[in-house]
Amino acid sequence: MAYWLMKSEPGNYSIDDLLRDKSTDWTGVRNHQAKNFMAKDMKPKDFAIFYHSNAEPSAAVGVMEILGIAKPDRTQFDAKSQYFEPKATRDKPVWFCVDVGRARKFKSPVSIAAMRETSQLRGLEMLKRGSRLSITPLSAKEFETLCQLGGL
DNA sequence: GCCAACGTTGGC
DNA sequence: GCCAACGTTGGC
Repeated sequence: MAYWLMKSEPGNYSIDDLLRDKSTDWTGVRNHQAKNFMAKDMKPKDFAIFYHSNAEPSAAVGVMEILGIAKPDRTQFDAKSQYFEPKATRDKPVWFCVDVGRARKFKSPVSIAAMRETSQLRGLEMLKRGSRLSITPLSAKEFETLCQLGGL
C-alpha cells in the first residue's frame, strides 16, 4: 500500500467537484515523472491526499482512493483540449491517468503554512524549494500526520 | 548532446 | 502580478 499527494487547482477541479462526481479520471498531467507515478507505481487501494494548489490558501483538503490501474488519458486525443497531444495515437498513447474516488474532505484544510510548521512533514517532497511535481509519494507517517491535522 | 530561449508552475 | 525554479524545445 502506497500513499500519494496529488495537486489540483480548485478552479480547475476541486475536492467538492470530486465529492459531487463520486469518482473522476485524473487527466491533464503533462509531466513524465508524475505520469510514471500513475502508470507504474500506483495501485488500486492506494490512498492520496487531495491538495489545492494556487488556492487561497493552498492546502491539503482531503483524502481519496486510487480506484484502478492507469489508462490512457482521453484528453490527449481531443484536438480541442488544452491537453491535446499531437504525438499520441490510440495504439501508442503518451499520457496516462488513474481513476480516483471515495473522497473524504478534511474537517479543516491543512494549509501549506501549517504543513511547513509541522516537524513530521519536514521531508515532504512538495515543500522542497522549487518542487513543482503535481504528484509525489508520501510515507505512511506523512499521510497519517496530514489526516490527523485535517481532523480525519 | 549541448545549451539558450522560452514556457509553465505555483507560492507569495 | 511577480518571479524563482524547473522542464521542454530546437538550432547547431
